[in-house]
Amino acid sequence: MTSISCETCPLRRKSFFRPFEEEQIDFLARFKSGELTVDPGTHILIEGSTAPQFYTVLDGMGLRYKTLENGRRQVINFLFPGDLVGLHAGLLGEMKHSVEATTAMRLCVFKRDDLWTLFRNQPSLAYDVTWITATEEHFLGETVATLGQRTGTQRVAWALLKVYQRLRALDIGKEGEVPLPYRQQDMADALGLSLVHTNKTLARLRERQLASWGEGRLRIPDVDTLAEVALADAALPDMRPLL
Amino acid sequence: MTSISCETCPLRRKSFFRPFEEEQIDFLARFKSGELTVDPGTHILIEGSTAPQFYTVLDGMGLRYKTLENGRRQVINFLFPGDLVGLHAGLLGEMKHSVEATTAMRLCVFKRDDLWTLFRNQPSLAYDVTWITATEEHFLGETVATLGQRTGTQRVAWALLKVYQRLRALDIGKEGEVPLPYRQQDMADALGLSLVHTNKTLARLRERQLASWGEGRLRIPDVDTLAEVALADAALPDMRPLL
DNA sequence: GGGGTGTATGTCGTAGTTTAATGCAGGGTC
DNA sequence: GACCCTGCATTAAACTACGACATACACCCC
Repeated sequence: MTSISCETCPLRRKSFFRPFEEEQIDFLARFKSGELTVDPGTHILIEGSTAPQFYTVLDGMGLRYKTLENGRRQVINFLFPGDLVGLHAGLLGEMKHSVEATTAMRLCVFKRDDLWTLFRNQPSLAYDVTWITATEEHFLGETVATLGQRTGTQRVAWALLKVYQRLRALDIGKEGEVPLPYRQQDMADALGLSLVHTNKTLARLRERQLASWGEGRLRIPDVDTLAEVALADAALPDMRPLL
Repeated sequence: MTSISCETCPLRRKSFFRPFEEEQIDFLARFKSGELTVDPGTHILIEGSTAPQFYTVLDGMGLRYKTLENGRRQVINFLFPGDLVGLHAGLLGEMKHSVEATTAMRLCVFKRDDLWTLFRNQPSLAYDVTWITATEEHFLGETVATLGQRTGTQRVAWALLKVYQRLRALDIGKEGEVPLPYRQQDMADALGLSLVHTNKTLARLRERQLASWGEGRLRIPDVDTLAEVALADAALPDMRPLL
């Protein structure tokens, strides 16, 4: 298993989309109450539940998803070391989505009740938490815009790019290559595309040497070119049989 | 102009999706610094700007949107009395989306710097703000799921339903009918559909007597039936010419 | 009058879904 | 070893929901 660690950083150290100030890094570490290790495939939280604790991801990757009434699944976002998990249960009364680990995952556990205590004693904590949720809200806004306004090819390129940048900002992987331990079905559910179409789109991106994702590794030879595709690629015609 | 007021409630009084505790209602009213009235069509905030204040909507309606690099527009959500506007500018450094009034609008103005002061002196404020952003994040999650996994008909039905419920919870309009001062283009941009397709879908919903939206008024004869459509309507065939 | 804006409907092409079949690896059991 | 699972990537063929385009109509304002 490739090393996907963020040992020195109970929350994320820094991130392209969610840049933390140095002073904010360890704000939650002060009241860590334990650790949890889970196997790949474990469902850490289920929508509707009211867990008495929340977590930060220390190590490993996962995803947040929702199941709709019609049985379909929407992946809200991917989870990386440093992400905050399960705050909704405390804030809204119950979880509004589920969380699943796609690799072995190590989590830092916090008691839900501690949050309110610390909000009172340590106002800067509240500042930070507000900041985090506002940042996540911003990311969700970008996702809404992508699902609403971009074509399939753009969506796939956009997702790969965002994930790559996010991981690189966390110093995970190396220049041009990062681990990406998800199934194509996960990506499809995240982008609102069918598995088949996602697969074909990935194949086309691979052909064009823009991005190649397989065996849990994502390679992006030229980030800038992929960015162009993500933002404004004219939808290419599907590959047709030669005869 | 229909009365769309929330006079006694600087923040929202209550909301189906964002239910406030009584004690949390006036938390921002304590440091209100002025009022602002704008005409319909006014752009209150522009993405990229760094406004020195933020607002709550006292009266009127509007929308939050993003403009993409390809020129397309995504409406993030609709704004109603009680909504919080412009917090991002303070939290993330700059606005990540624009805000436009679609009716005459009265806003309550707050100084951005006051927020941090009050976070320090009044921790319960921080609790409330965190709660608000978490709630908005939850709503965005639902939007992502809708854009990603539902058909055009379901999306339109879903949006009309949500807007209706939200407005009724604010005691705006009356049983079965609420004001909805938006253009079809706004709805289309919110749902990631073309104007034409949105229009035709609305026509079909009207035909089926599920919802009729025109002249700035939305009428829903039977909420439950519309909800069924929103969640699981088998996509109906488009109307075909008889011959 | 003409121009701008918003709603309404029709035709047609295509970007997408659905369904299905195939291949291919790992893992258990005899 | 041969066997049969189960999970995931891949490719093909058929169908369709949706967008693009064109057009018409109503209204308002200069």
